[in-house]
Amino acid sequence: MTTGKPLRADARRNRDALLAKARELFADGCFDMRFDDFARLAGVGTGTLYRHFPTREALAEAVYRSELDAMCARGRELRDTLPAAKALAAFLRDLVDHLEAHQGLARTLATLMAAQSGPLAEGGRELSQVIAGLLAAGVEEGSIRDDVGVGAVMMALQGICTACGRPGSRADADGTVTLVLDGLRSPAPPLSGGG
Amino acid sequence: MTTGKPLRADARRNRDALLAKARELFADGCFDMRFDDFARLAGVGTGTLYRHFPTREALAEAVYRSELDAMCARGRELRDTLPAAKALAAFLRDLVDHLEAHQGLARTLATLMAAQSGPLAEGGRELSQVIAGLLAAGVEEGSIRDDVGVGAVMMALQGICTACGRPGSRADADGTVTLVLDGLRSPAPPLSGGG
DNA sequence: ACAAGATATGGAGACAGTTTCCGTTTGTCA
DNA sequence: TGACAAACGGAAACTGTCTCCATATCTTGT
Repeated sequence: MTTGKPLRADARRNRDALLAKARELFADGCFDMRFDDFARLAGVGTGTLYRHFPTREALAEAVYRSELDAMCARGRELRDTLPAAKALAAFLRDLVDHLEAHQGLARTLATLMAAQSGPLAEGGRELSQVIAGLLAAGVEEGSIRDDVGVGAVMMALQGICTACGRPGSRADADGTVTLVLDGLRSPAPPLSGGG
Repeated sequence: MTTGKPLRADARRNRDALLAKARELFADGCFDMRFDDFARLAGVGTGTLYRHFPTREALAEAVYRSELDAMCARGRELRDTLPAAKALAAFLRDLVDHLEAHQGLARTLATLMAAQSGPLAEGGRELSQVIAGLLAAGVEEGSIRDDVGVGAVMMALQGICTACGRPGSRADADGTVTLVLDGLRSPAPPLSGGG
């Protein structure tokens, strides 16, 4: 999907121009601009914009694709080089750092995780798998409980991504990660017993 | 705000008709219908709809207002009748039950929590205060850590609300609540130490 | 270098949904 | 019952999205 298409020279040029302008705007905090206007700003026609990126989510995904990939790679690296519990903690802390520094990434991730199917969901799934790997390593190591799945962690993560950027969100996000990490430790605690 | 307006008879009738139809549609899972069409379905003009509910969020908020109030009342009751830790657990478990049973409530709550200011944010703040009360009781009781604020719990809750309705979301939501509750217990654990 | 064919462009305009506006209707009060 | 205020309704203006296709640009073979 990513490879296998020899894009024509002008097409590639336009695509790059769109991505470059999108990066610039996202960095400035402009996420909700008119799609038409964005095309004009990037110096291409609306048709061209739509051909390259059918939706604004597709655009955001493309902009943050490399960062997301790097994130996932880092997760796998951590899993292979640290004790599992440490690796998971480091990964989630780093993730929150990145999210707080890059609003656009947080938004994009929130969108990706919300997507249930379609090409968009792919990106979310990748992150989910990395976290699943970290959890599995922890379970094997004996440091992480095995009765709570990745989905639970992803839900908390989705909350973090959604709330990211609000005043005070940094402290709250750290708190949520702390709760998740500590919650993943205990094996059979009294508080959670519901009925 | 809620009181203090002697609404004219026909106005009240229309308002009620709008709310009734909205409840009916929400119950059927129709959340994203055209606002115009909705007015027609309720038997009023578009202008009337907009006068009563300027946005679809305002409508959703009005529809679920009573349920939200009941929820908050229940939270306060639990705080006053159970040991704090139990009260918090019961409250969150109940909340998830309700959210899973009523997609519309989950959506509305997600919206309310996302709203940073304006009349919409009011509803979110109310829930937040109830949870803060439960946490405070637990801290006083000594069963809940005091280094993590309400915001952290609200973030996780927002994730739950956002993801609600997806296949398998029930199990994941339960897992997230478990993580939060267990995470709130431990006082100074090794896993969360970041740097 | 050039022709032929394939590929991509751009922006006008159709479309869909939202929101306003104001002439008309309905309710209230004395 | 009349006078006034409040509310109605839906046509029309507006906003943003997306498609379509005549035109322009690239690529490849000779």
